[in-house]
Amino acid sequence: MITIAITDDHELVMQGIENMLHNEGDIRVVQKYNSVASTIDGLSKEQPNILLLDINLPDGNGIDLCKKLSVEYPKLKIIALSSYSEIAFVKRILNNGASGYLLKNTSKEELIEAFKIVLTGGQYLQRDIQNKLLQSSLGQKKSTSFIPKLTRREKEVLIAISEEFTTQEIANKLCISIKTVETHRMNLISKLGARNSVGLIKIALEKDLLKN
Amino acid sequence: MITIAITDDHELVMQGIENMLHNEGDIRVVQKYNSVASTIDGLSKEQPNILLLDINLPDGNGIDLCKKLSVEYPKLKIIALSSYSEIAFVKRILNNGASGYLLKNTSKEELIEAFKIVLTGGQYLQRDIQNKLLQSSLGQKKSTSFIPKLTRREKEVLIAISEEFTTQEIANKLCISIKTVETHRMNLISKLGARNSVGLIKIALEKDLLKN
DNA sequence: AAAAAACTCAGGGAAAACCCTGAGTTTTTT
DNA sequence: AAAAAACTCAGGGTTTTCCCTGAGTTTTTT
Repeated sequence: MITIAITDDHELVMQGIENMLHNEGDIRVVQKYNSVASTIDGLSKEQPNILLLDINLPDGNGIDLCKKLSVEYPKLKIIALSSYSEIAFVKRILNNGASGYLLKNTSKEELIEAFKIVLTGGQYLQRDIQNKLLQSSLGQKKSTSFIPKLTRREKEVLIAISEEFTTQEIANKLCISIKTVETHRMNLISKLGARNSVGLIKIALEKDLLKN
Repeated sequence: MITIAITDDHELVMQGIENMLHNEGDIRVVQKYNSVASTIDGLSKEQPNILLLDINLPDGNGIDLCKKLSVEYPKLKIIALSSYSEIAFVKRILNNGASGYLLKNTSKEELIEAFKIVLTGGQYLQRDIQNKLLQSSLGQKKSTSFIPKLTRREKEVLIAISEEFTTQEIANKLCISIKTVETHRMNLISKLGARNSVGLIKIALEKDLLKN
C-alpha cells in the first residue's frame, strides 16, 4: 500500500489526481492540503510515503517547504508538481529535497511510474524536463545536488551583489558596462533558479558560492 | 608600544592620522593599506595591535573585511573609520567585529583615548554616536552583538522578502497596502543597517531572524 | 489616562532591477 | 582551425525598489 499526500491550492488539480488514482488498489490518497501551513501541520501528525507538492502556494513557496520537509522527514519522498517547466525552478527544487518533478498535465501512467521510481530511491523527471536539464548542465554530475558551474565573471558579479553593491557600482569596480553586469546578473538568476537578487544570495550562501 | 595599521584609500586621511600620531612615543603606525586586498595580504604577514579601518573601500566593503579579519585575528582590535554617522552602519560594523567607531573628524586626543579603551577590551564610540545608538535601541543589551528587535509585522515582511516575493505579492499575502509593505521594508533596512534587500537577507540569515 | 510604539497609508520622484532580443569579440576547448 | 563557451554591450521597455515627508489609527506600555 502506497500512501499519498497532496498539497495544492487548486481544487481542480487535487480532484484530478484523486480521480486518477481512485481505482488503483494499492495507492491511496490519505491527506490533502492547500497551503504551506496546513501541510506542515498535517505531516507532523502522520507521514505518507509520497507527497505531491505544488510549488506555488498562497502562503509561502513550495521550494522552502520542500527543503524543510525533506530535512524533517528524510524518508518522505517529495514529487514537485508545477505548471511550468522552467529549468531554473526544476533545478532548485530538486536541489532542495524533491525526488521528482512533474508537470500538471501528467498522465495516470506517468504518475504511477513516478511513484514506483521515487519509492525505490530513484529520481523521476518528465522526459522533456530531463532533456532540458541534461542540456543545461552538461558534463556535470547530475546527482542530487546541482552545483551550478559559474564562470569567473559571474562569480565576481555574484560576490559584488552579495556585498550590496548596485549594478552601477559593480560596473565601475569591474570596469565593464552596466549592461554587461545586468547580463551577468540575469544569467546568474537563470542558472541558480532565483527570482531576484535576494534569491541569488540565498542560494549562494546555501551553496557556499561566495568564496573567491 | 602600540602598533597601528591604517586602511584607507584617501591619502589625506592617512596622512592626517599619521601626523597626529607622529610624536607619540609609544604609538607607531607600522602598516598602511589602501584596499581590501592589500590589507588582507599585509595582515597575513604581521598583525598590529590596532587596525583603523575605513568602511568605504574601492575593492570591497569594510564591513565584510572587518568580519573576516576579526575572525581570523581575534586579538586584533579594529576601529572603524567613517565619514558618516548613519546609525545603521555603526550597528552593523560593531556587530561584525569592530571595537570602536570614529568619524574622520576625530581629534588626536580622542584617537589615543580610543586606542587605550579598545586595547583594554572596551568599546569606543564617539559621543554623539553613542547617544544615537542608545536612543535607537533602548532596553536592549548593548553588548557586542546587536540583535535588533523586529516587530511582528516587520518579521513577516522580512520573511516574505526572503522568499523572493515582490512588494506587490507581499501586500496581497498580508492584506495590506503596497505602501505599508514599503514602509516596513525601509524600516528593516534602517534597523538592520543594510543597503538593500540583499543585505537585509544576508543579515537575517546571519542572525537567524527568519524563524517564524 | 497619557505616552510610546506599532501599524497603517498616501503622494511623488529617482534609481535600480528586471527582462528580452540581438550581436560582435575574445578565450577556451575540442 | 573550427566549434563552443565566455565576455562584452546596446536598445528599449516594464516593474520594483528605494527614499522622503507627513499623518491618522490602533495597540501596548507606563
